[in-house]
Amino acid sequence: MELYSLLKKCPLFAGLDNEQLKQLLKIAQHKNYSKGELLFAEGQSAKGFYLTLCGKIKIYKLSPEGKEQILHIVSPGEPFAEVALFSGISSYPAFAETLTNSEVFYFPKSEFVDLLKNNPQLSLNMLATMSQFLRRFNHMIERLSLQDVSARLAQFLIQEIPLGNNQQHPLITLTMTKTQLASQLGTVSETLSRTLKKFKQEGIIAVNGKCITILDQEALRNLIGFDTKYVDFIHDC
Amino acid sequence: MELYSLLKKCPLFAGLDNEQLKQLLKIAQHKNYSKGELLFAEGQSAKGFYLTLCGKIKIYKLSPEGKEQILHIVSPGEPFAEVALFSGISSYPAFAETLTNSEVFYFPKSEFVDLLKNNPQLSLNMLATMSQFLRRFNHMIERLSLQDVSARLAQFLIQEIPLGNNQQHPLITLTMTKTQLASQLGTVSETLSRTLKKFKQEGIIAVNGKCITILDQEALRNLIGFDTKYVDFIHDC
DNA sequence: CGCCACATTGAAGGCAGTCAAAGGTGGTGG
DNA sequence: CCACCACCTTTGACTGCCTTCAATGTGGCG
Repeated sequence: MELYSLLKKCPLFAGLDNEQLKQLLKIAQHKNYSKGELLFAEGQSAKGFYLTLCGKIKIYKLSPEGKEQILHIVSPGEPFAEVALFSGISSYPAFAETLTNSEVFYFPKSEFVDLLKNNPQLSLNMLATMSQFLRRFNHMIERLSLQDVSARLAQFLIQEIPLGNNQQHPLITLTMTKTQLASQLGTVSETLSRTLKKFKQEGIIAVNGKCITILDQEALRNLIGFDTKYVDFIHDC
Repeated sequence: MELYSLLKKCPLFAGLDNEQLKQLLKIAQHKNYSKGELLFAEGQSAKGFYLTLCGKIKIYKLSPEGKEQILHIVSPGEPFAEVALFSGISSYPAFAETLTNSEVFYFPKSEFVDLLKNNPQLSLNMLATMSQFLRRFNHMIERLSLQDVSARLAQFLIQEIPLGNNQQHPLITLTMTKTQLASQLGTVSETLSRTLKKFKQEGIIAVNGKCITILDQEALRNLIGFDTKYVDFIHDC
């Protein structure tokens, strides 16, 4: 059954034996969503968490005026809403909406916590996963509070350079629309468009639709400014 | 020995029996710091995490230009830098500096992880603690990206109303300088000063040094705007 | 008393958001 | 294959919030 191999590939369940995976499958609910569906809303009572099997799911917040801040775009193999599990009677802290047709596993809270109690390895994995999130949020706070849009975009671009790519002019292909990228960077599409244009004029990048070629990595790193950033990048990818 | 009772009171170690606490004490290193000392810097290699015993410790980030964003001010009983434990070879994601003379426990990474492996309850506590952090960060991102300074200040004030206080005009006493509060809110002291003044003129609050009286809760909540916020507040306090 | 850190106030300037409109792109159905 | 439509992207003009800089006010403490 191919669901086993799906679970095994997911970092959250790495190192678990088949018996444990079987137990997980027993409590997992397989769900299908079509593009544009809302999985849950912010504030809604949370009784479990999700694991993405296929598709892309947008996790975001809304301001009172309707502005959208994307926290994360979830890809297959990644869990989301884990935070719901461990803080008493809890509610979802953001919205979740499918960007494409998607399949997910839904793990009800109480059953999953029972598994955790008898399964130290699973707990450790869970902790590792949540650490990743904390680091991601940490970066996001850094970006939003300490850097202007140019720096945020520069950081994003550096982050997106494919690993092991030692070419002089790495190529990045966006997996989302520029409007969505703008929202992730805490800005709006107009400003992103202007910033990209500025980078182009300064010879830092070349843009062709969703393809961006980095012409001057040095300049990008200077825009970011943080020395300590480099260290973190290694662990976040 | 009074260290036992200290550990027991800490949410992170709630529900552990004396034997387990004894093991924790065995690996804990007791450290003293005087006011203004740097415990660790961002990017520095992380080999363990901390638990505050007494004093106040500021966790913050620095922008290239030297602007400070306070992530959190840690109080006794609270752990910090736990994120360092679970992401492979890791580095501290922020700076930590004492605001007062402080005592802490330092738990070396490898020894602590060994304890976790044989101790499901401790793992669950750890997960709960990290969930709290995720929620806190979540709010911070919301504040920084979606709200203006007035809304951020309003949210802070509402949050700081002492629990169980049903008085019509609750009194808040700041535990930090206004400059530090400004930094937590992602702004500067001048702007905070102006915003406080505006609130005063609108009859929303009264300010006397570090004492702030809330005169119009309704107005503050309207400034925040988020309906869903209310739900979260309950769980975060 | 005088120092120092913090707080307040004013003036000026910039970054980025909003509004509006035009240009581009992809997908659907005729 | 083309036409149409919806959505995304780009550009310009304008506005405003917030930061910066500079100066003055205030309080605690040796």
